[in-house]
Amino acid sequence: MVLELQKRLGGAICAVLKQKYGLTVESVPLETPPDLRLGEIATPIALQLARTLRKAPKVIAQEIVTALGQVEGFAGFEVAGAGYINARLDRGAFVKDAAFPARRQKPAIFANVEHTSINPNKAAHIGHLRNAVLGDTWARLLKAESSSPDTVIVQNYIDNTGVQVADVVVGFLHLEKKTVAEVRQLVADCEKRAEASGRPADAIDYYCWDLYARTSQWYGEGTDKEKAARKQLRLDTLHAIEHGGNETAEIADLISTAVLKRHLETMLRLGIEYDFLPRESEILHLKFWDAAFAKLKESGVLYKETQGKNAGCWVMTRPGAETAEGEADEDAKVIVRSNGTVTYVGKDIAYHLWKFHLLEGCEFGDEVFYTYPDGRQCYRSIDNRSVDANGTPYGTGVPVHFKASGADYVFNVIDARQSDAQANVKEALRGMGYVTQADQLRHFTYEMVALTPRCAEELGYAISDEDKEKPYIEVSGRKGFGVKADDLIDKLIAAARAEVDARQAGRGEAERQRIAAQIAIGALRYFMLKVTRNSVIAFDFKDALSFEGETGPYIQYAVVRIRNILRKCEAAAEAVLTEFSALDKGCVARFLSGSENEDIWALWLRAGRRSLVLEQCIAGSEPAFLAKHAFQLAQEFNNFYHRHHILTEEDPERKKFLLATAAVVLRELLIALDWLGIEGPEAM
RNA sequence: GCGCCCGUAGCUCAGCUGGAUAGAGCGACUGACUACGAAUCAGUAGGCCGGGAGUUCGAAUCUCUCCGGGCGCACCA
Repeated sequence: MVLELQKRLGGAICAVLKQKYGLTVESVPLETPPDLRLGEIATPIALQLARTLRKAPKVIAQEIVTALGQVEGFAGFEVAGAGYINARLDRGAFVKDAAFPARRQKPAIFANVEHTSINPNKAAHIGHLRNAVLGDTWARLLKAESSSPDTVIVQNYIDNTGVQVADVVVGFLHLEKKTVAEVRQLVADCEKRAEASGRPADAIDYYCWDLYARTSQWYGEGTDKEKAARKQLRLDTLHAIEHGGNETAEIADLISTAVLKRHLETMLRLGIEYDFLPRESEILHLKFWDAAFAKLKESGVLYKETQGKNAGCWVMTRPGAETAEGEADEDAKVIVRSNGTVTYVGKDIAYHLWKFHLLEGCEFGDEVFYTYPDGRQCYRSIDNRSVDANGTPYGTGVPVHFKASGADYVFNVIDARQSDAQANVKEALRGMGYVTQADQLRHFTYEMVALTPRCAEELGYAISDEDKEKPYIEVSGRKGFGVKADDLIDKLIAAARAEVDARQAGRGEAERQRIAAQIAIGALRYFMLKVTRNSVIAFDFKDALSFEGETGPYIQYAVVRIRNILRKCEAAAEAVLTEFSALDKGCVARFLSGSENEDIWALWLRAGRRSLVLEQCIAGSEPAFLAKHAFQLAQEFNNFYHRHHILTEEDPERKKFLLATAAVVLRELLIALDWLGIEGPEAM
C-alpha cells in the first residue's frame, strides 16, 4: 500500500523533473515525515536539486508541486520547512484499499540459503540458534518476496568428516575405550532414555557435548611426548574418517548421524525445517574436489608454491593481495597441503561450484532422512553409486529427488568470524571466470552470541578475574562453555507455562502446554531477530526470558486481544472487513479526520507498510526491520485499544470501522509474525 | 602489523540510500484494572550520538585521524 503510493509519487515526480527541467533522476528519495501533521510521505528532492538548478529549494519545491497537480491516491501536496515536499494521502481511499490490498507483482527468486551447519559432534547452543533463526527467517522473507516460493531452497551443510567429529571419536575410542558395538548401543540407549524422560540431557548430543570438552582438554594434558602422540592420534583419526570403510569411520557415522537427528529435532521446536543436508563425506567420496581441483588448476587460480613456508602446497592469492614480482606470496591461502590433503576452503570451493551447477558430472545421490510433521521431507546426500552398478559415470551420485536449485542467489548464513574464508571462496569463483556467480554469492554475515560474565557465573562456570571485567565472553564448544539450545527452550517454556497457568486455569493441560510453547518460541525468535546482524548479542537470561516490552509475547498478546474482541462479537476478521468495505467512503473519511482520530489513521498507515518493510528487509538483508515493524504495529494497536473501546461503541457505523481496524491489524500482525517464524496464539 | 565489526539515555538496542524537535524497551519514580483479560496503557526524569578535523545548504549517518572494546589474519574447520 504505502510502497505502491511511494512508487507512484516517485514516478510522478520523475516525470515532472524530466518534463520541466530536462532532468533524469535515478530515483527520488522518499521518506516518512517525523509527524503525521506534516503528511504521510515526504521528499527532500528540491533540497538536493537546489545546486544543479541554481534556485532556492522552496521555489523548486513549489514548482514541482504545481506541476504535479492531481495524483491518484493523494489528497494534496505542500511545501514545508526548508523545501520539503510533503504529500497527504487520500485517507478514505487508502483505508478502503488497505482492507483488501491488491496482489503485488513479484519476481521469481531462485535462491539457495545455507544455514545452521553445526558440526555434528555436540548439542546445539545459543550461537547456533542465532544462525538458524536468522537463516530460517531470511528464507521465509525470500519466499514472501518471490512469486515462486518453491525455488527458495534451504540447505544445512553437514561436516561429518571434520576434526570436530574426529575429536569426539577419539574420545569414544581412547578415553572411553568403546568399541563400535558399544557406541551403537550407547546411541540406542540414549535415544530410548531421552524419549522416556523427555529430558534433552539424556540424549546423545548432550553426552557428546561433555565428551568433546573432555577430549579437547585431554589433548593439552601430559608430557610433551604424550601431547605429540595425542595430536598424531587426532590426525590419524581424521584421516581414517575421511577415507571411510573402517571402524573409526563407522563410529563417526553413527555419532554424526545421531547428533544431526537431534539438531533437526531441536530446530523443529523453533519451526525450522530444511530441504537438503549435503554432507562432506559425499563431497569427498563423489570426487567433487577432484573435479574442482582440475578447474582451479586449469584457470590458474591455484598454483604450486615452490619456495618459502608454503613450498609444496597448492595455494591461491588472497583477494586484494599485491603479489611482488618474482617473490613467493607468503600470505597466500593454502588450499592443498604439502601432504596432498585438501583444506576446508578447498572443499567449500567445490561445494559452491556445485551450488552454481558448475561441476559437470558431479551430483549428490540422496535419500529422505527426516519427514516433518507437516509432511515436508528433508533429504540428505548419500553415495549411492552402487545402486546403479553399470553405467553410472565416475564421480556422480544418483539423485533420487533433490536437485541443485539452479540458484541465482546463494546465501551463506555464517558468522562474521568466517568472513575471510568466505571471501576466499568468492575470490576463487571470480578467478575461474565465474564473475556473475561470485557476485551472486552472498555471505549473510552476523556477529556472534556471547555470554555476559554474570550469566556465565549463574551457569556455574569459573570465570577468571580478567573475564569478569569484559562486557561479554565468547561461547566455546571446545571448552563446553555455553548455553545449550534445548536447555534454553525448556527454560523458556517452563517460564511461559507458569504465566499461562496463572491466567488460563480453565484450559486443559495439553492446550496450556501448547500455548506456553508458542510463547516461548515467540520470545526466543524475537530475541534473536530484534537485534541487527552486526551487533554482538551479549546473552543474559534476564533479557531472554522476558515476556514484556519489546518482545515476541508482546506482539502475540496484541493478536490475542484482537481475537478476543472478534470472538465476543462472533465475527470473523474477513467478514468484518467485507462489511466494512460496504461503508460509504465519506463516512469512513469522517472517522479518520480530527485530532482525536489521528492515532487510528496512524494505525492503518502502519498496517499498510508491510510490503515496504519487506522490500527494505530484502534490500538490506536485515530481518530486524520486520521485527521492529511488527512491534510498532502491536504497540500502536495497544494504544488504540485503550483509547477507543470497540464493543461499547454506540454508533453502528463507527463500530464497524473500529472492528475493521482491529481486523486489519490482526491480519498484518499474523503475516509479519509468520515471516518471523512466530505463531499467533488463540489465547495466552 | 593488516582486515572486518562496534562505541547513541543508568542497562540492552533502533535510527531506512546524509535531511525537519535524536527514538524504543528494560530499570527508576507517578498514576490507570467491579477488565473488549494490566504479559497492557498514560506520564516524569535521564543524551557535548567516544574525542577532534573535514565534505555539505544540512552529519548520529559520508571521509580522515585519534581513543576505547570485540573478532579475524593456520599446511584448524
